[in-house]
Amino acid sequence: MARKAATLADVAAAAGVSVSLVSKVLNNTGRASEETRRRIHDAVERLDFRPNALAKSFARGRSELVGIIIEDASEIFSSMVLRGAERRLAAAGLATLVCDAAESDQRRAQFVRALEARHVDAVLVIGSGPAGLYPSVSDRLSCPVAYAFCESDNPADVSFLPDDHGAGRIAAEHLLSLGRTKIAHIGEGSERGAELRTRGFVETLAAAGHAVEPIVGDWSKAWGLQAVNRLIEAGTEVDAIFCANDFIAYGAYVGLRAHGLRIPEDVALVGHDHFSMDPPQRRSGFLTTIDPNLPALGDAAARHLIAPGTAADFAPKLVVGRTTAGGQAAGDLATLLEFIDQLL
Amino acid sequence: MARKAATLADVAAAAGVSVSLVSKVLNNTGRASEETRRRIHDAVERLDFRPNALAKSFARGRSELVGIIIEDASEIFSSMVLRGAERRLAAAGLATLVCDAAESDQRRAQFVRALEARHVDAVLVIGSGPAGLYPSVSDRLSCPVAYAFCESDNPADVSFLPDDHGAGRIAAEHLLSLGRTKIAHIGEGSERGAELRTRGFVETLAAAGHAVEPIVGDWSKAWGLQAVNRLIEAGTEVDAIFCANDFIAYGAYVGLRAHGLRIPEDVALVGHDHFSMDPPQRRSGFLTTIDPNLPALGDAAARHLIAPGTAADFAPKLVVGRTTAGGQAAGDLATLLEFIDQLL
DNA sequence: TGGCGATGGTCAACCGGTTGACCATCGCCA
DNA sequence: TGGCGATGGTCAACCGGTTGACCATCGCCA
Repeated sequence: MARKAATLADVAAAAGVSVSLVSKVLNNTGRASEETRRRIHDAVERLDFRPNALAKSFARGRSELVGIIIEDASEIFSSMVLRGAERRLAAAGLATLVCDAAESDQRRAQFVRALEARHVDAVLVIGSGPAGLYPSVSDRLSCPVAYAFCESDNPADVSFLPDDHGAGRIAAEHLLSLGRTKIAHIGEGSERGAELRTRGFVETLAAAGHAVEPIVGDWSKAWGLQAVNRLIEAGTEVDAIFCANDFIAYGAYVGLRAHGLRIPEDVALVGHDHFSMDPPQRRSGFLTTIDPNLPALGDAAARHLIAPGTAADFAPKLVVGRTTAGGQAAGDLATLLEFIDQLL
Repeated sequence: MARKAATLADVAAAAGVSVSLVSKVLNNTGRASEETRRRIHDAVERLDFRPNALAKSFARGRSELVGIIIEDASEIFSSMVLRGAERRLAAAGLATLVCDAAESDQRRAQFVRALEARHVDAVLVIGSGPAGLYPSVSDRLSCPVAYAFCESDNPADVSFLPDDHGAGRIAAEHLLSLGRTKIAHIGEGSERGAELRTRGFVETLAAAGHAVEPIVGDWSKAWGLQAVNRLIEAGTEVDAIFCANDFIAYGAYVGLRAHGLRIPEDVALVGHDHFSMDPPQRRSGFLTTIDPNLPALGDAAARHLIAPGTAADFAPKLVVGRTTAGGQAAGDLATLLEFIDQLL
């Protein structure tokens, strides 16, 4: 059954030609008559020949392998970037050697050596977001390297970061398009991504003549709730809130409801991340949010490695849900059920 | 700077010996005098020789590569299994070729062909849990294959599934050890894993003389809340509850608190999964839960591929939190803050 | 003094492709 | 009739290691 796999030599013998001709025909280099091509393809078919990728890589001096160093593959954002990159690379016939560095310097260094030894064609580093700079590994590798979802500490490297500033702008534009004027922002105070979202939001509103006084805390629902309480207790009038992430937005939702405010009638609410732990069937359309488009980011980074200079779009996308879509009141039964589950 | 990498031939020339001797010395096969070994190692050092893994694999006919087919790498449970497997394989010097099949038959088939072409030494399939059988890919591969976090539909294959029955047993034993006697179970009604947890729980309690009438719903917090309401409205007396997962347990917590019950004084609460979306620093010790030990499962599957027959333990682990640990009342400030954030 | 095992090494084939140099044949045109 | 380009193919080196067969030398023992 599992006989030894056919080699180029077997095919050549069966087709009555030289090994080199078979190689050339199968790779579409060199010349051959139609008749000969047919015989070769027949033999390939008959012997179920599949080229030995190991030998092929070796002969070519190219592994057709791309290394991916990811700092935390179980982290949802990184894994989205990874997924986008993998898909693009697979489409280009490149397999990926993935290493979860788990934020261990030792594992990372070890893996870099392994990648260099295997002569990978390129390396993609997927970091843990825009907080801090990623220690460049480019000079320890002799192939092209790109950084996605992080910024290399070597300015000569090419880094792909989500457009957090643009995300803030998009949120602002959406709320403005709804005619809201008393707009608040609940931000996060420690991460660069949050800071950029805040700036994009504030600057866009400022350009439209609206002043916003951001308040910042952490990423938690508790902070969202607390922030809303603080706003209301301070007597701030609000008809729209943009939160730095969805968790904060959920907390804000609770706070607003607790004060008897209707959403979106009284206050429109926008989050960021477009991510929920709940199963997909429950995800649909509750919260208006900004999707950072991370698979597209991974795709863009992969494309840069495959074909540098290719234009790639990975702008954040607005996802409109019932917390801003006026038509669907957030009081219907479906929304209520989702509400309960999101909030618990 | 980036001169051509040194080859075995360069080292041999520098050390004044034959290429084959260098190969043998570096691989610790064959004999050589101490003096010669030293000269060779000196040359390796001086030339910064690192063997070309591509050529090495080719010469040996072994790729030192393991393929991993994962159905959804962004899914938290699968990714835990992946992480455990990767770590073990890396420790054995094997790199991993990971493909996120994304539940597409086409992608999976394509990847299987790629793995076969690259002559991987082994393949690990990581499924999406015990629901349903995984369509075996073993007969399309000429290397050992193992299935983790899923069961192959071919009984001849080796599959590694979490011990859900054991998880239920451990939960029961824990509650019994606390002296609880009026024990309830809030289960899930559609997945095999949940069914096994329920059976393990019920059977263990039955053996101890306690009857339990499980009630089943879905995986949501809303169901946990609803289930508690149903129990209390039915007048069922309860001093302990085991929930099929942590989400249900959080919902149950809310329900119990809403009825004025203290946890763990009045009711001890146990979940399952040991997972929280919240940042790690917030995870600690709130909810008592069963950890399915998925990295160990991945580790065990990887070990089976590397060295079949090795004993491996991946039993679920009890993680005691403040919802059953009597000493620490669940009313202190830290718990309260966590409570708010977990529940929102 | 001859034989033998241990020591320390070399030689050459092999893994399975790829690629550039080269060659024979043929038809066509000058 | 000679020269030339196009056509269709072969030959041999190469990629960079691994591995078994073989060989020379040396010390020791009978």
